[in-house]
Amino acid sequence: MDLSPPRHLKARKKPRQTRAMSTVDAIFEATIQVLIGEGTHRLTTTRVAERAGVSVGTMYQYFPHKQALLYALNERYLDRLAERVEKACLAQHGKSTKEMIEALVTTYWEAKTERSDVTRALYSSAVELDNEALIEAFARRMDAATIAMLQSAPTANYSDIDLVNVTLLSVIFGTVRNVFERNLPAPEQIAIRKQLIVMCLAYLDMSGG
Amino acid sequence: MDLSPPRHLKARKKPRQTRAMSTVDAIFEATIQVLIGEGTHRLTTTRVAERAGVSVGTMYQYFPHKQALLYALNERYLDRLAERVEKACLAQHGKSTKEMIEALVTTYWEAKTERSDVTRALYSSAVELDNEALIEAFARRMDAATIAMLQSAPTANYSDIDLVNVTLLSVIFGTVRNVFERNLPAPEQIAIRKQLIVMCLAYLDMSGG
Amino acid sequence: MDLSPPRHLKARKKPRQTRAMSTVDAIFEATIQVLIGEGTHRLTTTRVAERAGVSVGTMYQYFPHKQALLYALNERYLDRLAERVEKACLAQHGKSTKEMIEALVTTYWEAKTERSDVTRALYSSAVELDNEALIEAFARRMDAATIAMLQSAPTANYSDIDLVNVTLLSVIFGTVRNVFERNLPAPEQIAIRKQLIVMCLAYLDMSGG
Amino acid sequence: MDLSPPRHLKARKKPRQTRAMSTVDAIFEATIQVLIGEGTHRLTTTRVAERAGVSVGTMYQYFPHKQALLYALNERYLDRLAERVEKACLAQHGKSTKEMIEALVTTYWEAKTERSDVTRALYSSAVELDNEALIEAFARRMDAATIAMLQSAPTANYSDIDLVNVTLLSVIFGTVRNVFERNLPAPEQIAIRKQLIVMCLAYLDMSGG
DNA sequence: GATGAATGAGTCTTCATTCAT
DNA sequence: GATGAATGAAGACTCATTCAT
Repeated sequence: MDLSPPRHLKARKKPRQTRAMSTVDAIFEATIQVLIGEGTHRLTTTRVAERAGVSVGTMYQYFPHKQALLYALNERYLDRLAERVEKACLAQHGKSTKEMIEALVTTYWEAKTERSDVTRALYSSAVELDNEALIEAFARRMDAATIAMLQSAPTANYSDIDLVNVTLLSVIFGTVRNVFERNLPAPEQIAIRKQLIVMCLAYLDMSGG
Repeated sequence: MDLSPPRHLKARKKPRQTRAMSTVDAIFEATIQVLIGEGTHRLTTTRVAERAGVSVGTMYQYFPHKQALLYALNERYLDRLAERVEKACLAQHGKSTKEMIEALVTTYWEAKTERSDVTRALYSSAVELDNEALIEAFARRMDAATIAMLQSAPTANYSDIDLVNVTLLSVIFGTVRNVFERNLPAPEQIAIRKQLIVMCLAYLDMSGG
Repeated sequence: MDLSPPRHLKARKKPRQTRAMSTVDAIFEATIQVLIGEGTHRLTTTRVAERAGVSVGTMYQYFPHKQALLYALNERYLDRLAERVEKACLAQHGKSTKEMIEALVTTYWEAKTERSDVTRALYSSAVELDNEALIEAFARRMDAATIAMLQSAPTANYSDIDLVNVTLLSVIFGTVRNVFERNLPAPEQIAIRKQLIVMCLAYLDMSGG
Repeated sequence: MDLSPPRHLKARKKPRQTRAMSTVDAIFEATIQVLIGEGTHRLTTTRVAERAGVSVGTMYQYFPHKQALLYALNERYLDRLAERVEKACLAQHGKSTKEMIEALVTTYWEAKTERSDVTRALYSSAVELDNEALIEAFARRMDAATIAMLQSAPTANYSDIDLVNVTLLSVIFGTVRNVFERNLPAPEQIAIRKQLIVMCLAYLDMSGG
């Protein structure tokens, strides 16, 4: 499987100088703002540029086309998300499985929920984007981080850690998205989150965790 | 909460005659085909009409605008899906919780997977569509069907069936979507499905199921 | 000058039976209503038919196309207007010029003003309509009626009645339209109307009236 | 009364550079040409752009929509007309009422008549355009210009100059339009124009002029 | 005769992308 | 390097008119 990003989606240049960095950041930020404020179907290059305070021409210096911008935006987002979860996982090394699951679910859930408008904006920006490679790369980082964490538990004794882990992550990530999309009231969301932890623990308990 | 569809998304006329029925069906089918074959961003009213073998004008006689078409398409899809799951649930009334979960997970999973291109097409068509009402209605039907089923198990003794049930459905539906989106190889998908059943059963076992 | 209506604008059939008459009337009425309620740019054959309570097909039985409908509508309107003015003129035969002018101005003014929405609708419907023949025919009827009236005054002694008359009518008709279009407040309109009468009388006084 | 133009009818940008100026002028000219050559119902944005030698996109950079273009066109036209009449009025300050009226009627008449196709085109373009504000602004400029002129006559002694003036203008402007629309032969038009002057003078004579 | 579904050319408008300044 | 005016293909939607039932 080829995990490098599709060639045509690569950004034109990796900005090194501070000025370029902040320009790119401004563009990213503007993209999100437009997405939130106007929706995908009104996300135009002109509008983004305007909001970012640069000219379209400049924008095209950094991103050869709209798709590349969205791709990079998602890349950045997943990168930060992965980093955040990795840190949380690392912090749980050696602790009990219970603590691990609580930390994992909570971290991911909060990351997705605390700025729900942003999350929603990014979901919608990803449609029709050939971002399989990104998803896959993200999944691998997550797999590595959570497997390492789970194995480090004192009582860990998994017979098929890969399967258990991929199940666990699919369940957690999937549930969060589902709850998110149903737009349930906050208290109910919290209740479900607790139940999700319970369920995962019950599962790990019988799987060698 | 108002569950009726947003006024502006209503279809223009409910076709009564056979001819009209088949025309509408042809339009739905064409929409899906275009979605699959060309993607959301190439889903144009002209293309759909052409593929359906009717004129744009005719299409606009049945659907006041593109959004209404997509809305109706999603409505039809969720309707069929709900019906299918409801039937499966009914068939398990009185059986063991294990059989119930196996049937529920399998039915939903297969419904989503057997025509994965169609499922994908519909997911993408729903973006930027004000379909909260549809999702909500679907959720209610599912809730009712699965709660009734779970309660009918000989050993059923749930203290908070609503919470248990909403958790269960969020987990199942969410996981299916997540696995679906990661596009994992078939054998791995099957393995995860089995694990999912195991996990749900473990959860219900400790929740009164 | 050819005063018969442009061939292509002729109505398809002259309805003789009562049923047909009322249908045509309903269509005329509907046209005006749509014009008033939605404006020229939303005046569609379908909408008119719907409002008239007939099918488009039926409408096309009476009017071979939209233009013919609008032509006929204007014809009817001008006909009635002409008739009304003619009657008023006839009623003044033999009276003083002052009474004549008062009657003429008042009659025309009121005919145009009492249903200003209808008047406005008809003005707008006439744009881009080849209705020169109608205008001309109307003008001739008016000319005949007012000349006959003016000549019948006891003191009448015009050296060029044709010129005086065409001037008079142009001034009266034009002024009404101008005031109408400026949409001046009612009291001001009334004041101007009085002044107009004064002005016309001053003119006739020095022209042999 | 709010006389600023309806917000949605404002032009998108006020062109500053020479290039932009000429582009806008070309668009205006093209609009008139299309109007004259094809009529209102064939006045399409594409046709105008084509005739102006620019792309539709460019046109939309200057005018946010078709209505705005027509609005601006009428604005420009009325502006020039007002300016022309104002100049003529100023030139008559201090002269006799007779000279004033002759100048006023002649100037207005000629402005409307010398390019009758353009005048006609603009009349038809204004239908269904929310141009009340324009009309009103034009009326005010005219009022100011003619009142000032009339008052400056040596013999001026009006008891109600406002009423006299509004009557005068309504009569003159209305008559011109009426004669214009009846499309009378040139000699007759000239004769009526003379009569109009006579009539206005007779009126002013008895009103304090 | 009446109906109204079907047609499809024709409208307005948007927006990714380029390139002269 | 930056800018933003210009491009024009493409999209959503309308509506006069026809004709099978």
